[in-house]
Amino acid sequence: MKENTGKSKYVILGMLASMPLTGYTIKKWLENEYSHFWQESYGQIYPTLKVLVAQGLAVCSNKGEHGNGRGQIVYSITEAGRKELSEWMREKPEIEKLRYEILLKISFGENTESEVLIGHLDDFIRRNEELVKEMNQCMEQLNQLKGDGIDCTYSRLTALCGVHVYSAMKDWAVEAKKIINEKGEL
Amino acid sequence: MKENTGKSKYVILGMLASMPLTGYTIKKWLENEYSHFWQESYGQIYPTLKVLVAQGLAVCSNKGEHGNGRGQIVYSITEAGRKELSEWMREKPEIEKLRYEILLKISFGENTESEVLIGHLDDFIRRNEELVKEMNQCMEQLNQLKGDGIDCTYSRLTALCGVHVYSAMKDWAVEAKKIINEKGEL
DNA sequence: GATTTATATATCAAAAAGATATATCATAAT
DNA sequence: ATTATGATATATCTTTTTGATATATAAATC
Repeated sequence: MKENTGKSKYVILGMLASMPLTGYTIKKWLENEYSHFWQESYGQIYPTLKVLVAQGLAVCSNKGEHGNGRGQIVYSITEAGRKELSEWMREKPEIEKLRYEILLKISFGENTESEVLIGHLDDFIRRNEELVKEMNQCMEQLNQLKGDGIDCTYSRLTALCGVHVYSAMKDWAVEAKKIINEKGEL
Repeated sequence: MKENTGKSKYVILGMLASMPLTGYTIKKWLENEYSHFWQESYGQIYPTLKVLVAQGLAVCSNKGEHGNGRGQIVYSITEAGRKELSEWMREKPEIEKLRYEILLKISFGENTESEVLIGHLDDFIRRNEELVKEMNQCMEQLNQLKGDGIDCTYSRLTALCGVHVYSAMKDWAVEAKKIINEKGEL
């Protein structure tokens, strides 16, 4: 069984901390709620769940007929798991490494026509505008829940981050278009 | 020899398009100028350079005594390489997948004390302020070059993106701190 | 009853990251 | 002069991560 020094372990522990989950629901939940700032694949989730159990950080309510198919295996966090999670929470987050293909293409701009770059920027603007809208809707929904007495401060904070970042990306792209057009006019 | 369907191929072609380079200088250049939005490791650069030569997209001025050590191998792009690069430039950039460990820790906020989160946010604010400063300095230097008649529009655009994004991240973190403190006061 | 969709576990190949081994050359310190 | 250090340079190996796919079942739709 591999060592798994990556972050998958803690992501899963963090999710299990709020409720028991199957590998499948972990994946779905990640896709819906975390995908803007984190992603995990089945190839990491299932092996990591086994490691978690082997290390005593989680237990599985193994509903008999496993193997393939629908032998639903529900995982729950243990006290040891909560302790491990809490220790990781204190560790300084690693510096993020981002990969923006659009910036790569912008920096290689000399190798194409400016119309191509403008086209990419237009797509990018549209996408980021949509994301800002999406994040704002998400904020509203969470604010309603807050009105009902349900605390979801931390989810609101991550959505708020989305609003900030996607707006900034959009603003940049609008400015970038202007600058490329000015360059072309010379 | 592996297929290498990833982006490394085009990143290297894009760099070779401006001047001939060794694997080492490609890595250094990436670290200095591209690291904010792209990164490649030696484990990708050296094999990819060989693939590029095998596919006729680059040629190497193989200075004899290779193997280990300092048998400097300089790679240059070919016409076929420029064509391949130009075709890739037209392709729609893939949607970026980001991994922000700080957002993960914020969303798992219930599993630690608010002081821990505030500490992470303070570090994050400091780092992003520095990055904004760095990006602005970079912009200034490039604007001077522009005054000297050297066009570096595309480098300025990527630096400008940094200014926008890092400012947005900093602003978010400041706001997030406030919200977490308010929550704590209840 | 048949077909499709969602649920669910599992694994494999490929891509990417990270670390490290090896060797050389330049330069700074002793 | 010699030695140590650091930058240059290629190369590779392991681990991580991704992406795709195989398998199977339950539920829903037609």
